[in-house]
Amino acid sequence: MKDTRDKILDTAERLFSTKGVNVVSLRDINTAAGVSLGVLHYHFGGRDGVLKAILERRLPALAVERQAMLEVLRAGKKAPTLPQMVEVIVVPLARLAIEQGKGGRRFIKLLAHLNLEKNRIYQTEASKYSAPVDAQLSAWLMAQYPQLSVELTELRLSMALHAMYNTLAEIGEPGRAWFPHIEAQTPEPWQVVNTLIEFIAKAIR
Amino acid sequence: MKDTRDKILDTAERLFSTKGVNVVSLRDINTAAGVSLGVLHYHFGGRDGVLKAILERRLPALAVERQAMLEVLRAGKKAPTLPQMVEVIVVPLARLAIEQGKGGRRFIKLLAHLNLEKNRIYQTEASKYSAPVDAQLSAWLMAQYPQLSVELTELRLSMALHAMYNTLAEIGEPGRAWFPHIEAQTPEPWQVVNTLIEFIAKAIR
DNA sequence: GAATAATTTCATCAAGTGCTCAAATTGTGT
DNA sequence: ACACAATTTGAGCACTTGATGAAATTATTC
Repeated sequence: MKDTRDKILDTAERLFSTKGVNVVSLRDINTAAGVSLGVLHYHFGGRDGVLKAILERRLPALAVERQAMLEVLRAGKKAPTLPQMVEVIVVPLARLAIEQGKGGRRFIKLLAHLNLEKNRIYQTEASKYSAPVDAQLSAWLMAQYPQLSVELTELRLSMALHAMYNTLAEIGEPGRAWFPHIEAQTPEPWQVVNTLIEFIAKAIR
Repeated sequence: MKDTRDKILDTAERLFSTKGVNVVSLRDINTAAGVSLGVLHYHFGGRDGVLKAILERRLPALAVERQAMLEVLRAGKKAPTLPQMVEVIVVPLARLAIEQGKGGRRFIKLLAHLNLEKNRIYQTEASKYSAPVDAQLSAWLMAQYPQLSVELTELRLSMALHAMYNTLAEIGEPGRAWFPHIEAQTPEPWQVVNTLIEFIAKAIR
């Protein structure tokens, strides 16, 4: 049977992702996880501790995977293309969204929330785990497209990131019906990811 | 002096936009607005009423402006271009962000929150005010680009919208430093908007 | 200016909140 | 089997929450 800690983290991740971190009461988490009031405090000390644990459960593996993809690109004979660089950002997250089931998607939606509200705990955790890869990617980007101004490139990257979080979070779920007169099917997950990569690459260039 | 109702709405808009709607207590709003406890309930009945009033204060004008832009495009001799259609979505919001000062930007950030958490009240309000324009735009888009599949187009639109909200909300504010080694200036507001329009147009086509 | 309506104040309520802690339970090593 | 540590429980605390309503204040109308 699953560890109590993980049971709490799973439940918290699920509840946090729907409405945001600070809307969920610790009692909600406890009762939904089927444990009693004190355990959460015993293990994590409080809401901040839970959030930190959630992040530290997934961010490291994400960073490792991105770094590995980057190494592969470096080792290749040809210079990497822009879509390939974008893949370094998108694919590991997409794998989370597609292969880890709903839990992965919830985590990504949680990331979207944390980004939007500029959550302090997330910012420190993110800079700890994703800063190295980010630095290499941006350095490459600047070298490759020297004609682009720094401000505009940063701007486009930030647009792209927001689009990515929100898209991956809703992968496989019925979206807003833009064309109500036509019955749209939910697209294949990896097709979504490819569209997203193209989207971002086009936007940057 | 400003109306009490507006004072409450301004304050609520500001507080809601930073951390999300349900994190802010009604007491926070009342004390920050400098009025006493009961007024909020007297005028709006509760949190939901405040949110609804906030939306109904800004959404109608937005819809009118979009509809007007659409009429101009219709009246033109040439068929509208894709960037022009995108402008119909982006420019009215951008005007809000740039010309209405911080209040406008806060409103947009609030929209981003409401979209992310699939807020019920927002969804009904949005469908009331923006559904007509949306329908015309999507019809035009489908007619213009019949080779695109419905699913992918919907997908790209939703990506674009998320990017738009998050970008416009942070207009004029120092963003995340992607290239820490270079001192980036905050770009000119309307340049941001133009980049955004290009970004979306490129992404759709 | 008197009468009426609209608005504002604030004490008060029940319910929910994060958090603590002693006691009960379970696990672990000897 | 025992001792000891780790974990779990649930009652309880101080505090905040949304909401109510009667009284006080201010606007409006005749």
